[in-house]
Amino acid sequence: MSKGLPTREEDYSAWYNELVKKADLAENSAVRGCMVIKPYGFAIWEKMQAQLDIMFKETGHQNAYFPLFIPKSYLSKEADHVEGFAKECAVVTHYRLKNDENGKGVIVDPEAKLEEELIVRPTSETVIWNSFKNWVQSYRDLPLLINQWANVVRWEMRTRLFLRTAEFLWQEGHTAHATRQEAEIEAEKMLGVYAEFVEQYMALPVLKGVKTPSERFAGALETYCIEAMMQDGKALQAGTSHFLGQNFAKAFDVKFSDKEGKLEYVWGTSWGVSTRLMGALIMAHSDDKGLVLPPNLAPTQVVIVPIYKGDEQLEAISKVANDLCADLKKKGLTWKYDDRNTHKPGWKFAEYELKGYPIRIAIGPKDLENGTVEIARRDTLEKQTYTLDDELPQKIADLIEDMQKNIYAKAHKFKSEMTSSADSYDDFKELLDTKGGFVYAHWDGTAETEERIKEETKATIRCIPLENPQEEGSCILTGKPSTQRVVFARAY
RNA sequence: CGGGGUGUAGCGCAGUCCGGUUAGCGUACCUGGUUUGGGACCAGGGGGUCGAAGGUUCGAAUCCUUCCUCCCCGACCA
Repeated sequence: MSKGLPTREEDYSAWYNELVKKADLAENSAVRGCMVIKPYGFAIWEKMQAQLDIMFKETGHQNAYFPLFIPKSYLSKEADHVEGFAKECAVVTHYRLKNDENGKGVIVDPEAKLEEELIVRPTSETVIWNSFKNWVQSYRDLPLLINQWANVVRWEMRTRLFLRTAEFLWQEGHTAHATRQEAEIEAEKMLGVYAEFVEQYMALPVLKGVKTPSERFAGALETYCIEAMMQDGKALQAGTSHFLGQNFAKAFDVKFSDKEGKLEYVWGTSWGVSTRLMGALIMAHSDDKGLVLPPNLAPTQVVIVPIYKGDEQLEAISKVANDLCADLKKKGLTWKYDDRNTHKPGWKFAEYELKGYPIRIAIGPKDLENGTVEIARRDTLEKQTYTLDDELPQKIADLIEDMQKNIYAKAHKFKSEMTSSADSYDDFKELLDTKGGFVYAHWDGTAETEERIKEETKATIRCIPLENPQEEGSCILTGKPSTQRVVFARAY
């Protein structure tokens, strides 16, 4: 493993890029903007998926799968929707290649032009609502609660591993309801599921809110979001949930007979989180030595490294280690025993730090003599000697639990520290330039002001927070009256 | 998509300006031996379409043209 992870202080951006690669999470592919998610990175994503999937099913949703391709005409059925996505769509125009006449490679066969071009889905509302039309007849078919795990493509101009890639993996929930209220409850409920997941599993506190009209999902009446704070003081949108009103129902003619036999349009929601969460996880907790993973999402929670001279010692240590591993397994912990002969343990220590294994246990001859082990925890990098006895597995399980809490607490403290409020435009700009973070400030509610602040400061309104009391004030830019503070930040 | 930079072994680099043995170094990897409490040592070994395609030339990593990747800035980003 080569050295030389840049520090966050030196170059936060380079630190992130290098960390993603050096920790074996992902790498660039030959295709612009597309990433290869490597096994270690994918293992983390799979843990996220597994937990989210449980939570979706607990809230009554079922998984299904819809096609990658969307007929071009579908996209334009909802006017705002097509406008929002048109500029970043990959389009399939042909269905066949043929040999080049010069005998060098293949070319697109001009005779194999598609009658109707296909869009590679940037999101699946249209193709899904086209099915919903046939799935919904009466109020008895509602609510329709569907989720799909899929990949989508958005032709982004500037990409970064996990944070913004041309193709990414995600889940998209799509639901249809009999009443407006029920759909609104669903959208908020799923935002709550996201917040719970991100906080409890990713150990990352979030800010819940609604987007301003200009930041709203194309085709939605309301967009709810969770925003997280990264270590460089920039915000990252971690998940969104949309109340779609009857927009897609009308665009795709999805009606149901209510109890009185009256024909009504259904009400919709959609919600999603993506592999961008990986980016959030990495940026929020990691340090200059590498990844710091919350134990709940670490592919392997405990690594045991023997330190030994000769086969006899190794054998004795392995016996102790195997017993310990069996006990760890009983506690529901995942472990790895790394007895590779590597001449010096130092680089192994560094490697596991780089990859964010929560707990590292070293067992050497001294430990055998004393009946101890040395335990290092990744979050604080503290090392401590523990007695090797029946209590140890429980102590390790406790440590794991403590680490999950500690990583959250640290992130929570940071988020608090990075949250300020400003009452004048000068203070506002000063705060953004000196510390960044979330800045609560009054806004007059107009898109013009929002845009001007964005142009002048590069800060956007991340959300209108859900948990924020009404407060009389005046807009930091225009001085016009405002009834509530909104949250500004520079963002990814 | 515009401006700037970049690409040589898994990784990090030299060589390119000024064309000329068989493309080199560090590290990683493989074999044998000695070896392990924060990045071992000795000896031997394998690994390259020099980002890609054209062109100039007796001869191209090196010169010319086009294209591509990645990085930075900008525009864009439900």
